Amino acid sequence: MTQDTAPASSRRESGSVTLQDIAAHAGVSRSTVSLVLRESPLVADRTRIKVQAAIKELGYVYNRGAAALRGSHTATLGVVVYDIATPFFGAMVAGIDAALNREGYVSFLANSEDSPERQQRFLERMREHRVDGILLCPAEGTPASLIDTLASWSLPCVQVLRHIGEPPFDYASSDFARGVHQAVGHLVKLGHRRIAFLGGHAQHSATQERWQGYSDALAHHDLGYQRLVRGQVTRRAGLELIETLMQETPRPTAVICHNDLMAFGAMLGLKRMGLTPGVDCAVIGTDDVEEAALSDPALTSVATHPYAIGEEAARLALRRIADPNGAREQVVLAPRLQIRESCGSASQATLPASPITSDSTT
Amino acid sequence: MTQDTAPASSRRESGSVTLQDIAAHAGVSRSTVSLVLRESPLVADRTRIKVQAAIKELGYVYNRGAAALRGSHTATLGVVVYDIATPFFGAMVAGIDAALNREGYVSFLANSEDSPERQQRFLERMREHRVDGILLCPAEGTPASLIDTLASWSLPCVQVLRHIGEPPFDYASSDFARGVHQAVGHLVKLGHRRIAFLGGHAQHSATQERWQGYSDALAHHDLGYQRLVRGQVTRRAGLELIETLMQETPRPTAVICHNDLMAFGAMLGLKRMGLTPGVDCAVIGTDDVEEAALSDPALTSVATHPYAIGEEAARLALRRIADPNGAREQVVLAPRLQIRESCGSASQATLPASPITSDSTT
DNA sequence: TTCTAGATTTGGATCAATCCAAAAATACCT
DNA sequence: AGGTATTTTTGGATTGATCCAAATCTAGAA
Repeated sequence: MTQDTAPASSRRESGSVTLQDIAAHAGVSRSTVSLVLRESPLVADRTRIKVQAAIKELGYVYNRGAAALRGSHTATLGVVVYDIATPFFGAMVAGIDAALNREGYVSFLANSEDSPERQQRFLERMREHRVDGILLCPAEGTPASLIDTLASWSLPCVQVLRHIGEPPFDYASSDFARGVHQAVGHLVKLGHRRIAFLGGHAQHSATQERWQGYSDALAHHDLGYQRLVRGQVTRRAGLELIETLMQETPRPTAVICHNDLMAFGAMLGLKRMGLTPGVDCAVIGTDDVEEAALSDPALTSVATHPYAIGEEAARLALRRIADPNGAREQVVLAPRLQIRESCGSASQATLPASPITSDSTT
Repeated sequence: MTQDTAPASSRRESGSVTLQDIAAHAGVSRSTVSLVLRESPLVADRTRIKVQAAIKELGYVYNRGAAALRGSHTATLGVVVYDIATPFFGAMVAGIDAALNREGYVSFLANSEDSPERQQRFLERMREHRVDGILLCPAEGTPASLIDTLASWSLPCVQVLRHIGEPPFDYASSDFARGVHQAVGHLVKLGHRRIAFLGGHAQHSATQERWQGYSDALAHHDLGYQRLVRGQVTRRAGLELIETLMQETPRPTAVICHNDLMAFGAMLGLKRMGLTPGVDCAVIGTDDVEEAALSDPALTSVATHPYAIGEEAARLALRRIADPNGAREQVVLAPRLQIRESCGSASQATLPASPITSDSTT
């Protein structure tokens, strides 16, 4: 009989095998089988073995839906991001996935495309599916009340990257303000005095924290020049914004970008203007996506560790599910400045670029 | 009373409202409410309205888990990809998400990281969750028998991008062979005679189809030079492989890459060697990710439309779920060559690059 | 008014698990 | 052997919806 490789697929059409069937086959009750399945210490070894054999022999498949109906959790989580097509989110979702899988959880994914309506529809669907919790990167324009709504649904929610509503809330992210601060500090050390910031124009905490970090750092280093340009946080916007920026007088000698995509765009823009990134203008990005090390020139970037943020967010969600009334937590990872060629500190001489930044202080 | 904005949240702690409660409130039976919920034409307008009012007033939340237990489907799908961190997959998942959402479906996402074991664990979990179907980009090394296993589980499965097992199967992808063919054709038209291919080293259909397209195209154009280099399909591999390739004699005058990531790496490699992509060596990528238009130089690429593939795959899956025994379908989208500067045909003079490729035919 | 076809509505069984209180089996002490 | 304590096992109720066959209601015809 071939029933080891394909466990008794001949059982019955495909009309699933139930606990009852196993119970009958093993000569015990439904309840006992259930206990074995859930690895309860109540059941005697001899019985456990007998039941496990029956389970294997009949090719039983646990029905999580039925279990969820009677029990209290579904082992599922809803994950909402606003732009899955971005390498940053890809890495973050990979981190979430890895951490959840380890705990036997599985996640629904939705891409809100920054539409609060789509986000809302998805959340309602998640409620109908009785997910145990939500990992939410709130779409732009999400009303702060959403957090209360979720709370009134008694659906645990961990905010990621961006946050809305009033503290305390569960939150996992990177310390964006500190990241910008580090970037400014490094540029100052290299002699820069006119440092611009290419930022997002939206109302997010993630955007505002960077602005804050920027202006605080300028004040801290006593820099008079302050120039914050806003736009989409895309490659194309970086390309376009740098152009206007470099036509101003005085022009900045360095620019820090909201994310790496903008930074790549900015570097491309500089090149199109006949300027050399890292020589005529230093460029620093944020996120340190994989591509940063392999761009031309290699991009100096504030590493925000998306994979780790994903893992932390997932862990936090599981903690909150286990203890819904526990104290809210904020896991804010420290960023790390990854220095490469684009800010002119040319540690590796891979490109024929002059080692020291050209800058002209007032 | 504030019960319009927050629909009667005072109903009962949060011990959910059931069909029974609504039935009682509206003075009808459980069954009738169920019919209203499912928009059955059987129920009279007057009753429908009465019930809908009760639903709204009590703040009822449909319990899909309970429905799935008795009914026949769960309105969920499992999606397995092998590298979500890549922009290509990001776009594809976005397409899947959009198409599914339109039909009220929701999807579990798993990132196999090309591990057949992780993939297997996820699929088993999906079975326990009773998903209606699977969208599978098979991990490298997946045994062909997996398709039969899924069939024996009577779990509809649409393969995406890669395929394993024997036809007929459901499959959504791009015509990779044709894409490479187009690329070769274009290069030949520009005068190239020594065209190399930077490909993946894995055992996928997606890799092999490209090789096939490459050698067929060479034969078709009567080119004697054939050089296929294999490696990982990453930016770094592209960077490294181009280096060895350009040190050979004779060296190719053009190179086609398995995907855009490799192409970006190859262009960077050329630059690091002091060569100019599009002048000293033409480069063509595959996929036409967003970044292709904004690289330096802009990358000529075979557009494979990941978003559209995602949508098609989702649609196909829904069709198969609706009709499990219908004829298997293959949706293979035609790629389109997107011509930009990296192959030297410099249509836009944004860069100070010489317009015509330098090539020396035998 | 009675009958009947057609349109609505309904209660009971069912889906596959978990919970719980009580029963049965076993072990431990005099 | 008898009685208590402890460990295992169990049947019945429960979860919240759907299916289905039968019951009820309505309107039009005779």
